[in-house]
Amino acid sequence: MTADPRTRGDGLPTNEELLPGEVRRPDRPSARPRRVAETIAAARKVLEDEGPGALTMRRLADELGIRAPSLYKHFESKAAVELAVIEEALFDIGDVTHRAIHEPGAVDPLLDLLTTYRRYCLSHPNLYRLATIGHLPRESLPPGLEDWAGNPWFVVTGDPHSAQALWSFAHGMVVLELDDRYPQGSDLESTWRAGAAAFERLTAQRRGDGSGRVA
Amino acid sequence: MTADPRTRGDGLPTNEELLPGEVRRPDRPSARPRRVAETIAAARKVLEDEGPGALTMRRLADELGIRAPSLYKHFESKAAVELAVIEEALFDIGDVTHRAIHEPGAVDPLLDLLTTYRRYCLSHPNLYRLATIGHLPRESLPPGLEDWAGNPWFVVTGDPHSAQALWSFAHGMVVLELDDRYPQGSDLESTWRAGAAAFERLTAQRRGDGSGRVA
DNA sequence: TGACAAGGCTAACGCTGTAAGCCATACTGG
DNA sequence: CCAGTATGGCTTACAGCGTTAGCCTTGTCA
Repeated sequence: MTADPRTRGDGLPTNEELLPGEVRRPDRPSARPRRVAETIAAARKVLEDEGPGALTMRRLADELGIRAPSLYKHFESKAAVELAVIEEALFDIGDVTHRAIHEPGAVDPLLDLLTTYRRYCLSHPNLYRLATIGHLPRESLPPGLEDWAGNPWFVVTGDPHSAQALWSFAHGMVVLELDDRYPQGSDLESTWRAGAAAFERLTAQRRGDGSGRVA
Repeated sequence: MTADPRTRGDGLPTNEELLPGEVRRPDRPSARPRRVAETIAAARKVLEDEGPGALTMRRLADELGIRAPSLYKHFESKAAVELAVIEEALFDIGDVTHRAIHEPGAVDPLLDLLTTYRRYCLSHPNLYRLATIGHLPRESLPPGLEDWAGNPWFVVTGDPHSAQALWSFAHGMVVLELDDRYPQGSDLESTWRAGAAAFERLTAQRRGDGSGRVA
């Protein structure tokens, strides 16, 4: 890692390339003790591959070749392990969505963001649920992480309330789709488009231009 | 309960009063064995008052003055108890939302629906989460219950995709608010209004009238 | 009266997260 | 070089979870 913001080496925008309203990414946690890193990686793998029911301390210990109580030499609790995984998930989601709003030559950033979000969440269902459902001890997260991860929604809408509303729509869609809550045979692509259209018109109107009236 | 649809006695619309696109409510499950009914009532009470962590088979049995294994004389599993509670919750949510779209002299049915939904869900957080988060064995629910419960969203939007999108927005808002996922100090009333405005314009536009352009 | 179903009970199993305490290794200051 | 201490394993154990097996009492009905 160098200090020159133009050479982050991670494909993320440099300072000069930030979009209006875009915020810079906080640093990923620096090198952790080996066992801690191994545990987090194992937890993520077990969770993604086999679901939350498989994520137990004994199973985790098995993956590392040790016994469950030994994990408590490195983590205070199972919740602490999960929190570390959540942190990774939030960084990943933030990376994916920030990249989405930087698509070169994009004609519809809002729809691109929704599409990208949906694709990522559906392909990481267990990780997504862990990271976004239930109480989150935000004071234990790296400062600025949540704000940064949510920032793309602000960038594409231009105001905080539309941003929260759009994100809520996307989150609702994703969790309901993951849980198979829509009636059988639902045309969810059309539903996503309907939501996108609603918010396109909202932000277009807010900007005062006429694009809110095109089909 | 009589056969005359005009005297349901539950404050719900009669056949003649159904709004365009509105669907009639399926019947609530008829009289259950005493212990079954008691168990469901106790489960709901414990869940609502003390959260999902308190909802255990032993605790439930305590409430009824029996031992946990005896519950299995009446229910196949804990999941079956929960399913019965979910069913009640879906009926309740359906009742509340159907009533909302029947408000006499309503000028903004869509906003009324959102407001009512939000109020109900926030005042029954644990019940709502149980009923709407995670996998649901829909084949075990009374036929038509899910459709009927979701019907108001269709009534206020006029098409199925807008309905699903609007409901997804509302669900996303509610679960994120319940889990305290919005940044501290967020003005969520404004966020709800932003979402409502987005979908108002969408449905107004779909109807082809000009109301999509007013502030 | 005998059969049977309903609905309690106890004991127990395997699972969970986690606390307590022991011990070997490795590093470090005197 | 040795003593002290931190690190990170280990075993044992506990309480609580959903659940099963099997027993026993009560009520109903042929």
